[in-house]
Amino acid sequence: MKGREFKDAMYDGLAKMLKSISNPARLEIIEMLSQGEKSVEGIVQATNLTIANASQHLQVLKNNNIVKFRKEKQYVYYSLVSDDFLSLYQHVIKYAVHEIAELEKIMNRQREDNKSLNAVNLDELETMIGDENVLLLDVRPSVEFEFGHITGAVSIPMNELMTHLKYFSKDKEIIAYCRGPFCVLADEAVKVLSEKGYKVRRLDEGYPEWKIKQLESS
Amino acid sequence: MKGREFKDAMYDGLAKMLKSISNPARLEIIEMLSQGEKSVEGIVQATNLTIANASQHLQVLKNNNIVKFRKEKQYVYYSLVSDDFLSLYQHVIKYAVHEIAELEKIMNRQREDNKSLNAVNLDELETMIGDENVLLLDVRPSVEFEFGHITGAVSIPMNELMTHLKYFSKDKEIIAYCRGPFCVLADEAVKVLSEKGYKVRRLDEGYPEWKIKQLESS
DNA sequence: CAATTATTCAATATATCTATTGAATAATTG
DNA sequence: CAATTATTCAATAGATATATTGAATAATTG
Repeated sequence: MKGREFKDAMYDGLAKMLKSISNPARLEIIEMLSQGEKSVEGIVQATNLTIANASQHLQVLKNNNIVKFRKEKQYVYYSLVSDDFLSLYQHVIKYAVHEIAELEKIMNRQREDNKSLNAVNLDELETMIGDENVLLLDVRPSVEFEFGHITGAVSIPMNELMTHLKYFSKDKEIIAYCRGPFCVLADEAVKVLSEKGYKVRRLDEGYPEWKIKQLESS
Repeated sequence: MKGREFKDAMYDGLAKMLKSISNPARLEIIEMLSQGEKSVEGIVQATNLTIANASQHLQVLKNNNIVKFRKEKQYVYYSLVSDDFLSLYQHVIKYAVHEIAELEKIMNRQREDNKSLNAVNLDELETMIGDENVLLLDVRPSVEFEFGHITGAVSIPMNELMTHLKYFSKDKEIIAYCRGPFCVLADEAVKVLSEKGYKVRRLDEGYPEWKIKQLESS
């Protein structure tokens, strides 16, 4: 194989892989799957996609080795193929959120709307873990919590939050988190809890970022 | 901004950025620019692109904040916009080369063709630096060497290699490197030098990867 | 200032991507 | 086994991306 052939083959393959993740719908699917496996229906419920369209996007991801699947009964469950991919995906997100002015602006506007600027980052969180005066709150659906969560976190899904206020003390500082920077559940939690007079901030990132950080530092 | 609007805006922006790098020609341009700035003509010479086409691809990269440019005389010099992007790009490469079976195969076939398997990686290199019996050889064009190179390396561009054999001793171990995993210059150097009876291996990665590693560990 | 050189711009045909629709398949339930 | 449910497949129209061509700018040189 001559130099040019080799280069063409490599760049074509690379471009093909990148193309498979360069689509808003597929990025949202990837974000969902970074929480654990989901059925096609599960994905459809959380997005604006039709079933056929979601399935089609999943085929693209499957053919590019981004996701894998298993069948159980009549359901097909999809999940990300590896932690290495997850780590790459999060590098992309981090770059985008910090280096692309347009996205940074959208992100900050969202946070301002939700009065949730002043977020805690993962390094700060580490110094707070174990502190009796800090309550780490996971507001994702409980399946996602069961699939994996930050050590020491308490699970109260967003839709149950208002009926579980009794668990909280106004003296403790509450740190809410969900799926990552794009996830709006934690923002909502900050909004409603701070309106009720609780001391609450959100975590900058989410469970997947925490998990990757654990893997990298081990 | 409602949750869905926010998500759509973020994923659209993210997809737009990723699309701008999901093209073989643009990836090759990025790879070139990771060596330092280049004029449009410089890029054309090293690729199969026409001038108009290269310029068009550069506009796409410029509009997505991947590259920046400066004008000098009648020339326009392009370069990557930040080390953060370079680091992301290299994460993509590393993922692709190690996790995408198809690309791994192409890569290994290329290396076998050039009898340069047994490559040295950056960690191994570190233990060898300063060793008098090791010669670190940079075979990139000299402009690129001047723009930046691995500490302790000696510059002999590939096209001058045969006329400079007198500098080498057959007792020393030679480690050749160039631009990175996709760069074929080091493979060629290994091929010709080993045919002449020198002890020579190539570095797994290239100058940009070394530079990023330096930045990250500081 | 005419000629040359480097780069960009504009128009276009072809190829590729995407969402939608409706049908096909395959497993489960009554 | 008929009905239901979850998923995939196939066809298609409209949108977007790409390489090519030739012309337009803009700076430099003689």
